[in-house]
Amino acid sequence: MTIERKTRQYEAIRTVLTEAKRPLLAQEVLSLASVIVPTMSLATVYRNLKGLQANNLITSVLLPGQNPRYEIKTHTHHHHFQCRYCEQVFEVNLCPGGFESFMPEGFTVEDHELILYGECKECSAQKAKKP
Amino acid sequence: MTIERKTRQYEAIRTVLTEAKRPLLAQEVLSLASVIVPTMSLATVYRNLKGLQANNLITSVLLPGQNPRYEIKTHTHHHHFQCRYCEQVFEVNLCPGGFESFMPEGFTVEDHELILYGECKECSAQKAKKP
DNA sequence: TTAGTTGCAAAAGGTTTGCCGTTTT
DNA sequence: AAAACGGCAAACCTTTTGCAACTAA
Repeated sequence: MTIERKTRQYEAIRTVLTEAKRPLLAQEVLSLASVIVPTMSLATVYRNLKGLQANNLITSVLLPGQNPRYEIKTHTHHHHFQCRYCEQVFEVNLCPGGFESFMPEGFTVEDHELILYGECKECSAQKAKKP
Repeated sequence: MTIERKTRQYEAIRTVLTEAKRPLLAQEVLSLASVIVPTMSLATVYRNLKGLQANNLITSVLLPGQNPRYEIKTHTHHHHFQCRYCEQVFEVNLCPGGFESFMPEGFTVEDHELILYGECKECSAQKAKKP
C-alpha cells in the first residue's frame, strides 16, 4: 500500500496538494492534477491519496457529513474552519484544549476534533459590495 | 417530506430512538425497530428518519468519516464523545465556547462542532478486569 | 375512499478493487 | 526483465428513489 515509484501521476498529485492552500476533495485533486497529466483517472487519485497517507505525507480532513478532503501533513496540531458560503476549508492554528474535565468519572479523553463554521473573509467582502 | 400518518413503522422508529440513550446508526434503528415490526425495511427507516428530521423531532449526529447517527432532538447545545473501543457515542453537555477569537480579521464564526474521542467508563472497567 | 406509506428492487454517489496492459527502476 | 503502477470497468456500501401494493384516516 505504500508508494515505491515516482510516476508522473504521483508527482502531479503531490504537486497539486502542495500548492493548494487548503484541503482538497478527491474530485478537486483529479481536476487539478488532470491539467498536468490529462489521462489521470479517479482511481489513480484515490490510490495515490491512500499511498501518500500510508507514507505519512498527507492527512485526510474529515468534516462531519462531507466527503474527505486531503492536505499535506503539517507538524502542528490544528483544526479547521469551513465557510458556509463557498464551502472552502481553512486551517485554524489555535486550540482551547482542556477537554478532560468535560467528561464524567471513568471516561478518558484521548483526542478531539473541533470544526468552526462561518463566513470567510472573501465571502464577507463580496457580500459587502452587493448587499 | 413531512410525516402525516402514524404508522406502526413510524411509532416503532420513534420509540427506538426515544429509548436509546445514545445516537443510533440507521442500521441500529432497523435492528431495534425490527423487533417491534419485523417486516420493517431499511428504506422505511431512512424515509422516517428524514421525516422526523423535517418535523424537527430528531437531529443527525455527524462524526467525521462515519455514517450518520440519529438522536431525539434536545433543547440544549451539546457535543459528543465517542469511545474508540466500543465506538458508541455519548452526549457531552459542556462547551468551551469563545471560538470567535480564533479566526483572523474578516472571518466570522457562526457555529462549531466539537467531538471528543477516548475510552468510555464501561470499556475502561472491562480492561481493568482482564489486563 | 384515497392520499400517504411501505417493501422491494433498482439507482445513485463516492470509494475500492480486479484485471491486464504500461511504466519505472 | 521484474515489480509497481495506471486505466478501465465492475464491485461495494450507504443512502435515495420509482413503483405497485397496502393502510391509516
